[in-house]
Amino acid sequence: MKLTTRGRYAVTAMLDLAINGGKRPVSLADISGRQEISLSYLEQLFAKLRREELVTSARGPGGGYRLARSGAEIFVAEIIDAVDESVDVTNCQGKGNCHHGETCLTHHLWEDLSGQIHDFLSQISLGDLMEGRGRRGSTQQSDRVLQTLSLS
Amino acid sequence: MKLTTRGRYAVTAMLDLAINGGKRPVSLADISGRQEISLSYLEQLFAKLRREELVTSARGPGGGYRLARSGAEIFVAEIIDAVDESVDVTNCQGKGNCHHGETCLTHHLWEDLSGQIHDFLSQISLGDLMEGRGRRGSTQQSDRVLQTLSLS
DNA sequence: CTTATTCTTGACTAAAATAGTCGGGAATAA
DNA sequence: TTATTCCCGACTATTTTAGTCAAGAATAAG
Repeated sequence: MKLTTRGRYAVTAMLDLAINGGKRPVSLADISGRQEISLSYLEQLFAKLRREELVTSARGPGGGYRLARSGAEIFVAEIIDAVDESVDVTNCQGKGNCHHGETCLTHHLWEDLSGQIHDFLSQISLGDLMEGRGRRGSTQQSDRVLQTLSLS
Repeated sequence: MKLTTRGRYAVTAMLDLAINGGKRPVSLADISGRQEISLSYLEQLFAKLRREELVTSARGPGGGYRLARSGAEIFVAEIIDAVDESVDVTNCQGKGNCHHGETCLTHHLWEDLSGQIHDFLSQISLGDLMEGRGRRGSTQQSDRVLQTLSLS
């Protein structure tokens, strides 16, 4: 899991789509104007978002992009995964040719952490962000416990 | 909050230090050999880690670096913050000269999310990673609730 | 049918960040 | 005294990011 400005642009653009996309699709030109991201760069990002079926497109006048699902069903991790193809972290790629025990250990630990960040971002939907709570399935009970854990 | 390979290197190196650092300090040459990170690059990273008082140094033969505190008291977010100076996300930097309402809104939402990721990584210590659990203060009760929330 | 609009694609480029190199220096344990 | 190690700054190669440009296909609207 990486978290770069590219991923931020993608999440921002998808948020714009979630906010401004009602009945009619939203054109990239609109998003470009509002979010101050170059049109061509958005085109590159949305090509990937479309390939991963996070958005649907419509050509022609009045065309543009729509979320493929409701904002409540699109999670931040999906967006970042779509535009930021993950890199190989380990040197040995599980091929077992890594003879440095410590190296394998720390890489494994990093992968654990990376997985946890990914899980975390898989909990947060565009809908959650728009509603001002960052986590899905938030309830009074869970909020209380999470607060106890200083997690909220 | 950004999460790049630089941050990964830093966390990896700190983990190496936590694992291999006992009574004696650990030299960067050792870390470089084990983790396959160039020595000079490590020097740059550790200069920042030292400035943020996450490690202490000792010169001369047998010298090297130590964790400034116990692994249980050093959190992943601190390490990443130390080496990855955060960039300004907003266009208006709170100067109020951003007249695009939607722009401000999405930026604000991104900052919220970014803050949550930061909080999350502030919960995870080097010690936690070494002990195989990624979160501090894990208890039976909290585990049960977190599981209910699919957070574990 | 024509036209303006919008997505679609690929090649190219400029700028920035990343990762690494190099060389000299200072502290210090052996 | 010497080898080891941190310390520091300048420099450079590589990669990634972000953006440009140009041609083309689909399509709604007039």
